[in-house]
Amino acid sequence: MQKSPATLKAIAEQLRVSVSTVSRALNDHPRISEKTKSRVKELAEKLHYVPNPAALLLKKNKTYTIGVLLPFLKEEFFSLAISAIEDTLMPEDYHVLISQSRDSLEREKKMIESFIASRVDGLIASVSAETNHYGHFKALEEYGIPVVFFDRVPRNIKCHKVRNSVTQGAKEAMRFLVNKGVTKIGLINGPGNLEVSGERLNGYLEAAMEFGIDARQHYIKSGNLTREETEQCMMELLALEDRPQAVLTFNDYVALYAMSACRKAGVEPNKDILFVSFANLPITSFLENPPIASVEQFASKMGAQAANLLLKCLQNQESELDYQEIIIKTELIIH
Amino acid sequence: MQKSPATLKAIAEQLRVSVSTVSRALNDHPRISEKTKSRVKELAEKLHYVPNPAALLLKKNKTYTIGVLLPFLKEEFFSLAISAIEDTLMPEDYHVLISQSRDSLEREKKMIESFIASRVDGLIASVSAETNHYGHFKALEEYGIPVVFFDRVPRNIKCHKVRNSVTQGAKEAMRFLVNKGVTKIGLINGPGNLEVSGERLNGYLEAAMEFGIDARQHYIKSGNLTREETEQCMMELLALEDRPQAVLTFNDYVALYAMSACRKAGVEPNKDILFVSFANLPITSFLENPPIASVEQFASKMGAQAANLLLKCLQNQESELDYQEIIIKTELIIH
DNA sequence: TGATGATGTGCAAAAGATTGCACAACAAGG
DNA sequence: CCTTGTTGTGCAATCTTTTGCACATCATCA
Repeated sequence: MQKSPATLKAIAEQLRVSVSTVSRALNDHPRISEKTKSRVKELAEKLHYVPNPAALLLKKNKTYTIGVLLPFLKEEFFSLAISAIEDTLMPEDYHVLISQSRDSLEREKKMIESFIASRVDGLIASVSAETNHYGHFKALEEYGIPVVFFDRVPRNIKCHKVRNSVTQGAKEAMRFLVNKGVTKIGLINGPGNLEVSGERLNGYLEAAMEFGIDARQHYIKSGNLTREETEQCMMELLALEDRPQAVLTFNDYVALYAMSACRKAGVEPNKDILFVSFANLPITSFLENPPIASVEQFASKMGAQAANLLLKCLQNQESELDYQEIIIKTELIIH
Repeated sequence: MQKSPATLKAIAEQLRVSVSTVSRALNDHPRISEKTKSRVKELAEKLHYVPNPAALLLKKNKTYTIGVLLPFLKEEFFSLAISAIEDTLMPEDYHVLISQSRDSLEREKKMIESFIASRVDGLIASVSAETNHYGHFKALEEYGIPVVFFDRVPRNIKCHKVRNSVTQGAKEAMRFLVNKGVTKIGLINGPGNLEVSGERLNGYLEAAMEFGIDARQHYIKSGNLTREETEQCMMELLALEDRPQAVLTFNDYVALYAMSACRKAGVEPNKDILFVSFANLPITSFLENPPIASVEQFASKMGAQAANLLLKCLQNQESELDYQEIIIKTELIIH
């Protein structure tokens, strides 16, 4: 009853030729006659022949599987990126294996072991909020598995990166607020080990310098991106005597958490205190009072670029050495 | 430079024993001496030996990979379910291959072909909004690949299902509204080919009957779950002379779309017109005026149950015949 | 001492696809 | 007629792991 998938052998027997002839026919080997080729291809089509991935892995050492490792699937930024990654890799006949680190370093390590066990051909990753060293990623490279980081890329490490012009974006956001006459601006940033946090901070500080507003130390908060810590940060900002008039947040989710903390404290977000965030996720369009502006990060574009870069790595292994860095320009979207 | 993963052969050579001895030692074969076993296991550990999945597939005809097919990753309901599926399957050493149908039947078919090509051991699926026949799923069963449907399960088809007591939930939602004194209640439902749409409608109609309110035909709308059609449905409801006082929506996203349509029309949602939705996703907690109630569907629990059912199918193939149906009780959450 | 049983290990085949090499058939040229 | 070249196909090894069978060693018992 239970059909098993067609094999070269099955085709060969039906056609009374050898397995090698079938293999060569399907691969358009020049030494196979046109007549044989068409007979083979026809039957293969009819039987829905698909090469057994096990055999391919054994012979070619390729699984045609790409791992994607990211913090949270439920964050729209990442699910948008994944869709773009899928759309880029699927036409090239790659499968996509997705795993969530849930911002835990331990899980991230486990997932990488699992990727090695399943012999992925390459990895696209956005590191967890806890990640402060990268030895587990190095292990992949030792096995010749190329890794492309996107968005949350490692600090001070030579690797393939696809990232945003975050510093630039932060500065623009600040300029926007300053132009509105706001001078007291808070920052709820992500953890310091992320390069993207450092860049936001740089943009914030550079802008403060350039626009002559003072970036007081107590305006700058940094959390681990969870709801709890973010609300805590926001509470601290609200408790200040010279409470900021606006807050720049690490991303839209942090903005949502912070805004809900405001409401709990009886402060109306985007009226009493303005928010500008990063990411510009569709989700914010459902809010009555969304952040007044957001630095668009083009999640889809980042995902697509990361996937394309990985494809390049897989095609010519020479280029594994000179690491590429692709920077996607952000854009301030005013709501 | 480029290490390749350790093989049985490599271990065997270093230990000057045969490959079969190594294999048996790692599998705790009784005929292998304890001394040999510990020598082998030690070295295997040291070399980070992991069996080559290709060889396992060839010998055992198993990939230890489970496919998950669902409409949209970006919908929190599904990403919550996926996390639960991962948490259930990973301890059993299964990998999870995720694909999105994006509510397109054509994509759904393609993804299933791809799952067959990669020889998944089983599939967990939630069908697309367009799906009105199930031949492509039947193909999986012909290859002996068990399928468990969750949430959006097929209509009138014998199969493994994990679903909610949706009819019950819809009735409770209606009771809640009627108790508030609301009698004119609209319904923005999903497409008719989904069983879950039929159940919502049944609940709506049964409640109308039971509570003696008239369920006028023009209060009942059914869309394809996209933003566009949903807004269209809402517009039609708003345009009615005897405009409904409340609307029951297929899920939270439909509620968000409908509510935004209201605002565009100058109608304040949950003040001028009340909303009750399905799913109760965390996302709604960020709204200032969320739907006044939501039928909690317990996405995580559904995912976990679906994964467990699939595991059972994989363990004893006898039970493939008697299809199971697991019903998760919904719960009305008042916001 | 030769038979029996227990214990530990190795050989070889099997799964599916690819590929270098060998071989057969045939035509053309000397 | 024999050589050379071309064309089409098959054989066999290879990748890694598992497993039935065979074999060797040693102890035990009649």
